[in-house]
Amino acid sequence: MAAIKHSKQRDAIKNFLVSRKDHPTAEVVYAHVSREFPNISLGTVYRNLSFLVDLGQASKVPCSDGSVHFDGNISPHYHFQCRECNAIIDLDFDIKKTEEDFISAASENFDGVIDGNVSFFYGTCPECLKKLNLSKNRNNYCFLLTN
Amino acid sequence: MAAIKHSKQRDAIKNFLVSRKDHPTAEVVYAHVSREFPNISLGTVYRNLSFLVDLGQASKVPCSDGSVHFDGNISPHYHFQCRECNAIIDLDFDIKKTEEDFISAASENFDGVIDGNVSFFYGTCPECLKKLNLSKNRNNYCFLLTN
DNA sequence: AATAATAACAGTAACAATTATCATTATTGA
DNA sequence: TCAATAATGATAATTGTTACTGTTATTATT
Repeated sequence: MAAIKHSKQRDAIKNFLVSRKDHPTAEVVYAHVSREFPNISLGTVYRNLSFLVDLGQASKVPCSDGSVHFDGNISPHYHFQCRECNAIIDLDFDIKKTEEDFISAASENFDGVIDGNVSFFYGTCPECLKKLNLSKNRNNYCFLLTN
Repeated sequence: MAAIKHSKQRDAIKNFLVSRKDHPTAEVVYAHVSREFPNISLGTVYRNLSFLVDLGQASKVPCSDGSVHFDGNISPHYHFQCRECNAIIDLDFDIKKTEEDFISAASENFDGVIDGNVSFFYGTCPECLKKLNLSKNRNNYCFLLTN
């Protein structure tokens, strides 16, 4: 049971999360929702973010730098993180076939069953390429790798 | 500069890490090295693990459950984590071509440059399959996904 | 081998991110 | 309207990790 009661704070947190594409951290959610609810507690933010994740309405995105972000977009997709500005960006490609291939390759010499994967891509985002006066081509790719 | 001096504690930590294939956490390393060095400090363990990572002699494996493991095997490979027992296991397949394909697929609709990826595979390890009296076949795969 | 310089140590305090506690408030079904 | 209780705000506690400090161990040089 454990009936779920409605709360304005939870709504605000969820709405904020869904409205953003930049995968805010709990702290960022707190900062923004605090505008509407000046007395909201950081604990309430954490509690509701976990709650939304449990309900399957959001997902937790732990990054390899140790920071934890949240994503209101629950359709299956992969993430990219920029090495320059640390922005997290959704990647938009046909995940299904690619993932199947990837998992079947990984399964080759493994006696267990693989039923999913979590992948993070790294590199330089379009914004930072501009700032660095680079474009998306092979030479710059090498430049980035060696500098 | 900053000459590196030898230390028995560091040796013990490194040896332990290399001897294990199960990717221990700092806490586990501490527990084991404490047998040989009862006075060793947890800080020393953290300090040396980071040091080994900086030297390129070990790698840090941050898992999506928030735990951080360490790996003494520095050859490029992907990791698998069992959903049942949480064990982390090295996957042994030809990474190069697979990764290239994966990254090129991911780059499709993305204007930035992707130069690497970190992937984690999930599922059920061979040990747990045994315990559950399952084998590696399609039916069990579906069973695992839906239960 | 003795010595001086200093890297690394053990022990402990500090820290940041997160979770738990608890008295109060808000929501909901009767 | 009211009782039951989910959710809150405020704060304390916990966890994993890093920083600090005085002491010890290693190493290069005499």
